[in-house]
Amino acid sequence: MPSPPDTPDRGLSPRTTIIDVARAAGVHPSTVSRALNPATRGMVTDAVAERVMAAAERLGWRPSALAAGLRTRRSRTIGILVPDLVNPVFPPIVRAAEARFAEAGYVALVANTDTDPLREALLIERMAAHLVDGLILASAAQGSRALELCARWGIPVVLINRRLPAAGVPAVVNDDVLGMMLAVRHLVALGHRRIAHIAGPPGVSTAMDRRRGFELAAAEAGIEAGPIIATSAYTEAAGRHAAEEVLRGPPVTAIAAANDMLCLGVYEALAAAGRGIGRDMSVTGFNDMPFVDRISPPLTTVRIQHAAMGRQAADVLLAELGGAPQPARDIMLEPLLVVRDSAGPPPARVT
Amino acid sequence: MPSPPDTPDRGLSPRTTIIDVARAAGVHPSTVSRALNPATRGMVTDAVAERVMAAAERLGWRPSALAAGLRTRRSRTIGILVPDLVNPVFPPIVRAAEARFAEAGYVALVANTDTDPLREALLIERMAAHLVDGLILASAAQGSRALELCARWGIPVVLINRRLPAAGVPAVVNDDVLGMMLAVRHLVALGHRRIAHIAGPPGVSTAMDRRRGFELAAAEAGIEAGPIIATSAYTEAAGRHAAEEVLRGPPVTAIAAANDMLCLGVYEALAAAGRGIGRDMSVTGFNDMPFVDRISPPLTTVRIQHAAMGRQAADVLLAELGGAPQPARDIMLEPLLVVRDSAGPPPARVT
DNA sequence: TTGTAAGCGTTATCAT
DNA sequence: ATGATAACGCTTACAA
Repeated sequence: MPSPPDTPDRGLSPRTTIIDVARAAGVHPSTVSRALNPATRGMVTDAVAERVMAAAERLGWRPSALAAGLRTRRSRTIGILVPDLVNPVFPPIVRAAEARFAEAGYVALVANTDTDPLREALLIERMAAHLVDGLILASAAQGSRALELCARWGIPVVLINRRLPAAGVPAVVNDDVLGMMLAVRHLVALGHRRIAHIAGPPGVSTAMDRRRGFELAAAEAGIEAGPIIATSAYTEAAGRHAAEEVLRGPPVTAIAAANDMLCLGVYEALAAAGRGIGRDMSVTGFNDMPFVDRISPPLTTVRIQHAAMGRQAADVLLAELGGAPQPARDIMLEPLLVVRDSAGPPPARVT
Repeated sequence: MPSPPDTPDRGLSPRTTIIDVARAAGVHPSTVSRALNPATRGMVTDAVAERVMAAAERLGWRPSALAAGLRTRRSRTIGILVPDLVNPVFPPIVRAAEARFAEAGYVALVANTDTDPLREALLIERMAAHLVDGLILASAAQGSRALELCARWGIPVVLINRRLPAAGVPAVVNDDVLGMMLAVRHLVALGHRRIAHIAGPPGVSTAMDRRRGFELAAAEAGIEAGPIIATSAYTEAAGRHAAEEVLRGPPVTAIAAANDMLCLGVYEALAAAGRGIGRDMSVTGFNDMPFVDRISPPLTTVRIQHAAMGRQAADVLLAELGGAPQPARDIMLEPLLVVRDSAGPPPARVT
C-alpha cells in the first residue's frame, strides 16, 4: 500500500529500533536486545556484541524505557513525595536520594504534596500509573491513605524523616528522642533547671519523639519537665506565639524548641520582650537548617544527617527492589549537637 | 493449556487491563479506551461511559502510562535539570514548575547535574530514554552539550534562571540588568559615589547581565564604575576573597554584589576588617534568598520572582507541547529592590 | 457511535 | 549462542 496506515508523525524521523539495528548488524532482534542490555550481554558472543553495539551507535539507537517497562513491568523510576520542596529540610534529602538512585540507573519523579491528602492520593495514583518501582514518602502523617494506596498496588515504600509507628514499612529517620536529649543535657550542663519545651504539631513523629526526649532528659537530670507548649505547625508564627505563652507562664531560663523554624519566632518574641537571647534566656533548636549559623545570635541546635537519610532510604528501597524484602523497621540516624551562642549559663539569680 | 506461557509474576495478581473492563462492561476494548480517556470520552454514549467507568472502578483498573506512552510517543513526563537542588535558588523554581505541570497532568523527573557536563549528558540521555515530552534546564552554562542533545532528539527545551544568548531556545529569566540597576540607583540615591561591584563567574548570564547593569547604572549616575572584582563561583568564600580585594583597593563606600551568597562572605570580610556594615560600608545583594532578612544586619537585596519563573517556564513548555511552537526569546521577569539595613548613607567625609 | 485490527519497542520463553 | 514468536496494555485510523 502506498499510504502508511498510521501517522503520528511529529516531524521526527521514525525512531531507530532494535529491529533496525538487527537488520544492520545482520542478526535477529532478540540478539540485539541481548547485546544491548548490559544485564544480558553475557549471553552473546563478544564479536556479535561488538557488531551490534557498533550498528546501534551508527544508527543512533537509544533505548526506550517505555517499551522495556511495558514488557518487564518495571519502569526504573522511583517516586519521591515531599510536603514542600521549599522547606529547607527536604532538598538535601531529595538530592542525596536522587543521586543514589541515579547511580543505580533509576530516575526520580519528584512531587510536592502540600500536605494535602487529596493531592497526595492523586500523585500516588499518578505515580502508580507511571509504574514507579518504588516510592519514598517524606510526607507521612497519621491518617494518610498513602500507605494503603501503595499496599493496594504493591508499590514498595520507604518512609523518611517521619516514621509511622507500626505502619509495616521501613523508615529512615533521625533519632529524635536522643537529639532532644542532647539539647536538654546541654542546657542542664550549663546550669539550667527550669526549661520550657515548644513542641511540634500533633500526629507527627518528630514532634512526639522530641517531646519524649525532652521528658526523658528532664527526668534523667532530676528536674521538672517545665511547661510544654504544643504548636499547630513548624512555623515561625507558631514559634512566636508559643514563646509569648512561655513568657507569660512560670519563669524559665531556657527554651528547647522542637524545630529551628520555631526558633525564628522565638527570637522575635524574646527580642520584643527585651530578653537577651543566650543571656537572659537560652534557646535551642532542632535540624540545623541552613543559615541558622548566620542569624544573631547563632543558634545552638541539633543537626540531622539529611543527606545520609536520603542515601540510606534509597539504599533500603534499592535493596528491596533487588529482591531482598526489607524488614519494616526504623533505621535511626545519629543526631549531633551543634553548640553556638543562643544558649549560655542561666542569668545569676536575682532573688 | 494448564501452564501460562509467560509468568513474570511478582506475587501480584495480573493487572487489570482495558480488556478485562471491556469484558465486564460488555463492550469492545477500544470503546473502553475511549470512555476512560477524558479526551475521547465525548465519542461514546454517556450511558456506555458510565457503565465502563463503573466496571473499571469495580475491577480496580488503573491506566498504564507506559503502554499509552509507547503507543502515543508521549510520556506525559517532563524533565527538570538543576545544578544542585540544595542551592536555595532552585527549590522555589522547581516547586512552582512541578505544581504547574501536575495541574496539566504531567509528572516531573528531577535530577541534579552537579554542574558536571558528563553527568548532565547522561541524565539527558536517560530522560530521553524515558521519552520526556520536554525539558526544563536550569543549568545552562556556555559550552554545554545539553541543547545539542535535546535538539538531536527533538526534545523541546526551556531555559530558566540563566539564559544562553542566541541559543535558539526560549528562556525565562530575571531581568538581571535592571535588577542591578535598581541596587546601584538605591546606593546612588543614598549618596554613594564610589561603588565596587563583586561580579559572578564567567560564562554565566546572571553574572554578565548584572555586571552590565552595574556599568549602565554608574554611567547613568555620572559616576565612575568602580572596581569590578570577578569571582569564580557564587560562594561565600569567593565573596570573602573579593571583599578583601576591594578593601585593599581604592576606597569605596559601597559594594554591590552579584549574589546574596557572595554577600555572606562580604559580611565576614568586613567584620574581620572592623567595618560596620551599612554604616562604614554599604552592601547590596541579589536574589533575596531565604533568611538573608534574618542575618545581621538584614541584607538589602534584589528579589527575584522564583516561583513565577518556574510557573512561566512550565507554561511556555506546555504551550509548546500543546502544539504552539514557541519563539526562542527571553522572557524577563521584573526584579524588586528590597530595602533593609545593609545599605545606608556613606559615612561623613573625614578628609 | 461502536467494532476491527494493527502497531508502539522491547523482552521472555520457547525451540534450534 | 542465536532465532522465532508471542506478549506487555493501550491508542487510533478505518470500517461498519
